[in-house]
Amino acid sequence: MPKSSPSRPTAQPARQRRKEARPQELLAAALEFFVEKGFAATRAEEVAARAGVSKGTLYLYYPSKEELFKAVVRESLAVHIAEGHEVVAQHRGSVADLLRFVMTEWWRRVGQGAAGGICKIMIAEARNFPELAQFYVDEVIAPSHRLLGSVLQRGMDSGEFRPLPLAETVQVLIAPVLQQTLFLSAFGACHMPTPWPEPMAVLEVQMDLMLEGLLQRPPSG
Amino acid sequence: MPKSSPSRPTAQPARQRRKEARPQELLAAALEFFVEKGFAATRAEEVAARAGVSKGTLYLYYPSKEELFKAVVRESLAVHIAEGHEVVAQHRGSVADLLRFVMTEWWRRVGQGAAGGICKIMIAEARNFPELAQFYVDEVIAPSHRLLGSVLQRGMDSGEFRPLPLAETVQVLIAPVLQQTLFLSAFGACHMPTPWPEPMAVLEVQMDLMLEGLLQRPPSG
Amino acid sequence: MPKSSPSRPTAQPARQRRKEARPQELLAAALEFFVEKGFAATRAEEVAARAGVSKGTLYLYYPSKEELFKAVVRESLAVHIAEGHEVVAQHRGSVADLLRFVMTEWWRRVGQGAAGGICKIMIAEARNFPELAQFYVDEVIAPSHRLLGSVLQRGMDSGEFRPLPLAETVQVLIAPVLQQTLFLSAFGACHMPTPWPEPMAVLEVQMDLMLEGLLQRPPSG
Amino acid sequence: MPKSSPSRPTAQPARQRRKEARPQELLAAALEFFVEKGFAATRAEEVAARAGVSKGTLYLYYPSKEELFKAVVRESLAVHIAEGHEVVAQHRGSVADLLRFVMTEWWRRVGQGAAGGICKIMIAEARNFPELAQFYVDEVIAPSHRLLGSVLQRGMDSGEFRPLPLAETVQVLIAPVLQQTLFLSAFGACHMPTPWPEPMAVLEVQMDLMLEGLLQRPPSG
DNA sequence: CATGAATGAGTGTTCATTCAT
DNA sequence: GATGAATGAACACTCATTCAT
Repeated sequence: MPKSSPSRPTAQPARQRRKEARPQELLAAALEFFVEKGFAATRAEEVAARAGVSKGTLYLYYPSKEELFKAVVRESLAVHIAEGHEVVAQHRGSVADLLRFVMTEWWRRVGQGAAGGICKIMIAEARNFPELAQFYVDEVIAPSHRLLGSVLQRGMDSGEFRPLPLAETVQVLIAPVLQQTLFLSAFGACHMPTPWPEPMAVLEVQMDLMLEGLLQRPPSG
Repeated sequence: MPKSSPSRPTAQPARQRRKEARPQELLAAALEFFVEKGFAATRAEEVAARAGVSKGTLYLYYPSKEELFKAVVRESLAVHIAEGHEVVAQHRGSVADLLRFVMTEWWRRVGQGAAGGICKIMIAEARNFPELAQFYVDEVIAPSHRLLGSVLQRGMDSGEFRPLPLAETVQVLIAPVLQQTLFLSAFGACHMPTPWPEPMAVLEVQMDLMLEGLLQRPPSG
Repeated sequence: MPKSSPSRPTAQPARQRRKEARPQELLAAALEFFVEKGFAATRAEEVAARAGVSKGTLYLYYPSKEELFKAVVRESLAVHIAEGHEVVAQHRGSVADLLRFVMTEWWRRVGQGAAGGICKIMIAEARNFPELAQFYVDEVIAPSHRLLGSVLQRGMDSGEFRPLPLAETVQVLIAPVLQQTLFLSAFGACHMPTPWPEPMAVLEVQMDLMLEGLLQRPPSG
Repeated sequence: MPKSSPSRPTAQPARQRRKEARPQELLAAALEFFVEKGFAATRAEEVAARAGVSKGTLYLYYPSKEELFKAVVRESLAVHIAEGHEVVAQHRGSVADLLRFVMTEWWRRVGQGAAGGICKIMIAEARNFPELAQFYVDEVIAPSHRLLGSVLQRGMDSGEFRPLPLAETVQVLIAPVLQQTLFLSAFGACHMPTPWPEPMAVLEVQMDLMLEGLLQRPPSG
């Protein structure tokens, strides 16, 4: 084989390496396009092209565009939620701090990046792909709610938080950070009369509001 | 000819009556389909069919699918926001009550109905239809933010609310009710391990939380 | 009828006058559009609109777009050819002058105006509307050839022109003026590296060329 | 499976062979339809069908109907004009002979065949497709005029032709052969009271006429 | 394994023509 | 007569998926 195999820093032949890396490359390419253009508007060919393979090869790894999307959902969100559970289990100290940490961490890892766009996609396509929607509910939404619910519960148990209905409060807590994710992904490029506020500033106001409330409080002395 | 002759010499000329009702019928049909299937996936022909007319007739009233969508947005959302400004202007009494009223009213009129689905659509399709996105920002998002911003400002001016950054707080306030709208429209039909909380209950918790805060407060006596 | 009838300079009521003028107005409007956009691309509605009537009214006078076109062809070209025959019959003097006159007159009346565009249309649509094509051959092409043929014949009979095959020479004579008509109508708006020559200048060159070749030359000894 | 299996293990891989031949087949089919029905009235699907492929395949090779048309123009006309320039450059001998040759050759290769129909199409559709019209002016009309202009200039420079305005004379020269092309393509199938003259006879008369007019006459004393 | 040529169903939009009023 | 609301067939172009090589 005189044809010099391109860049082979390990013992493994390059072609072999590529073959094993294919699913990851395809997933990464798919994530980008799905977030940018949505599920229906993403063309199989451009995903393949960005991953450096041909259209046919994509179908060798994922039998349909829908299955490809499911794989992306699995890869981009479940991991972070699982890690969240570990963090919560190991935390010592104020629950308010834990809540702050969990939420800013979610924003850092998911919300502000490409993975955040997946949330947008799912909301959009849920009704057209009910099976996908159920999968997303089971693998992403329910675990997230369990995670935040456990934090809240701990705060109420310790007396740090006042008693509140769990499920409803979780919704209220999740909403702002999710909204930032959604709006950034959807309208980030649009001109606003009043400029969009910084997502991190919104998060801080939210934590402030949530913890302290909106009302002016009489000096408690 | 036993087939009931379509000519109907009654008081109301049928053709005329239809002509005046057409825009409303088309808008109603379009709203249903847009919410159910999204903008891109909705076919002009099925909208026309549900309104009981042919494809060509739809284009007699709206020059393109985009214009049809804009008309739906105006009819379903912009109207309510305009009314909201009037309500706010005329309100006398506690700003906390006004805030409560504005938000529950929005949920009653928009969030829980089909119109709420429009928000979902826009988030989903914004990046694929930038002109539509800008229209939505100008006609819905910006006015909504102005509306809530004016309420907040009034509360802070009167000393009823503590001082907070306006734009960011508006985001935090809007998020939960919007999230209920989005999730209902997207995942309403999905099974959840823990049942979805009632949206109205979530709204109440939100108002409670927002106004009072999460933290247990030392008895101020 | 107290409604003041608009501008009634004669005894005839205005509505009556309009009714009688309708065909002419429709024909004039149709000519403009057919020349500008061709037969297929001309919309029945815009013809009606320019004539100041509704779409339905057009079909009251002409049962189809094709019949409308035939009427336009009749009105715009046949008249001038018939007049040409009269002019030729009454002419006294040199045949070269007659030829010059016939051709410049055709350019003045037909070639440079809207009617000239009809020639373009016919050439374009002939194969799609064979019946129209035959009509045009019978009513326009054949009479034109007879007209020029008679002029040539007279010139050859009188010894002013040298003998040449009639039909072929007629083709050669007609071609340049027709080409000017066609090109003006088709490419008049296009940019040319070398500017289009003035049609009248081309006609003069043609007559110069043709006559220098056509004239019997006296033995110059 | 008695149905002869489509796999054909012969020497030439069928798929490959087709792929290379496709553009030519599509161009040939397109030329036929464009000439027969015009640009606007030709349907992409029927072109594909005549070339033995599906609609989608056509768009694999040409991104739009306009581009397909441009390709046909290039293939059918531009090539011959380019060759004409070479012929002119290499010619030795009388310019009258060269003129004769150029014009009869154009008739042989273009005018009498399907390619001639393209001229008809362009005249017809120019105003509805301005970009196409400009392309045609740049690629066909202007080069043709340059070609004939250079021949004329050479004749005038050498004293073989008498001095005449270049651009105008070119128009006069082109017109008859172009008219034959146009009429053949448009009315070829129509019955004429006096039969259409033979195009080649017309060409000969034209050359006779033109040259008797063009040639500098030796003082006949 | 990998390719990419080929497919054909699918959709927004236009417009000649009809007909109830 | 005149209107204009309604129709529905028509067409360019796209893209997920297949399969011969």
